[in-house]
Amino acid sequence: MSTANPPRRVPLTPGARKALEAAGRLFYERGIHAVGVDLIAAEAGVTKKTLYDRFGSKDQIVVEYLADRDERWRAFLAPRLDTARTPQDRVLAVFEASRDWMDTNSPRGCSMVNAHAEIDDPSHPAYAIITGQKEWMLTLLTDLVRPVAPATADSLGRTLMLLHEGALVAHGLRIFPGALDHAREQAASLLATTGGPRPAS
Amino acid sequence: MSTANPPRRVPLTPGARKALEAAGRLFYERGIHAVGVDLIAAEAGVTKKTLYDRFGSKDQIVVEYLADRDERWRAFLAPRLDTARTPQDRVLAVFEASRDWMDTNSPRGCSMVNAHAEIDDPSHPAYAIITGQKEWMLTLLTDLVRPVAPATADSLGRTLMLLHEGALVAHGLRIFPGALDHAREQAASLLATTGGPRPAS
DNA sequence: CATGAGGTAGACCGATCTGTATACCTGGCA
DNA sequence: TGCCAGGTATACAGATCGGTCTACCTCATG
Repeated sequence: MSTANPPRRVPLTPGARKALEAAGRLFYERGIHAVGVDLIAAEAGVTKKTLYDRFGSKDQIVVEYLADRDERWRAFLAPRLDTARTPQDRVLAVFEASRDWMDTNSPRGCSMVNAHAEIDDPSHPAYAIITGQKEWMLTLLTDLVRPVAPATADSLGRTLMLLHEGALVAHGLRIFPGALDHAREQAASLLATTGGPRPAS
Repeated sequence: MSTANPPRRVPLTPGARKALEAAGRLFYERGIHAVGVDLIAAEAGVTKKTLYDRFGSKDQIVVEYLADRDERWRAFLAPRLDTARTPQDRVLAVFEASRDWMDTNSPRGCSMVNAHAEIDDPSHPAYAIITGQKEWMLTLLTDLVRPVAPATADSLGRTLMLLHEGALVAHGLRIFPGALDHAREQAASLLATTGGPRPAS
């Protein structure tokens, strides 16, 4: 598992950085296929030639877009995991980080899930990024609960994954407000009743 | 809530039916923006004129596509709910129906979630169908658990909704196998520990 | 027999799509 | 001084986009 060589990355010159910022915003808000390279260039204040000199193709811009979001999400999450002191707190920190991330970056749900809806071909270079992030999240949650529930870590990790993914979708589609907070509470409840004794206070 | 007048529907002549079948398959497999009307016509064995005589626009084809999937899903679910004898069994029947539905119709996840990724405009006529189905599902799950947990039905319904949506995403992205079954087990566990006594046998 | 609904066949429209080309400018560096 | 990376500006190519049009066919029904 988790083989798939990482997609090629591209050096980010100033022009490329501007283009990637604009492309990321447009792709997320309107969808990948709905956004043309001319629009990206215009919004970035960059010429189309610069786009193709830096990225080579629109597909490569999509790859950089998703890889960039993935990297920024992991960087957003990491310090919160470092700060949390107990395994339970680390799990809850994931849900809290997602809530804050969604509030500031992602009103329309998970960019990976949304991109997956538009990319059917598993050989597309962006596919590995999408599945890679989900695989990473499942592994993370499973590893986080292993200390408190070694016997049921796999099952509990998967349940937390479902709650988390469901909350992202519920947030994006505005199914009900406070989806991430609700998922966090359910996660806390699961952690309290599973495995070891509940925290002292 | 749940106001939004239902989008206009179109009479399904034989040609329209063939077109809708092809459009549904293509939209689901490749995404809405990635499929052109010429391709739909060719795959359906129908001329483009027939497409526009029946539907008037591509947007209207999208509306019929989503409305049709919604109707078929509800028709798929209804007899299973009628057969189940206890409230708990009815909730579990939803997860089992989703599992069977996904196995035969939806390897790429929920068509509503996927469509939402491509439609940003809430004034799009398809938007009401997407949000309407999610709202209906949340209401359904909440109403199903009300008899067993009247005091916490809203919260429990939302938790079941998160598990269900998460399982649909996990299935579509192949995060781990058996996602719907895992969600079903967690739902069963929630129903057993919440509210009234567990079933006699 | 006339009519109209539903259909085929295929040309056509303007707009937009991804991608390429030519010509020129700027600043850092060997 | 010369060079080259990175950029602007703009025109262009070929394909495809959603959508319209004319001409003709078939068949059921009044």
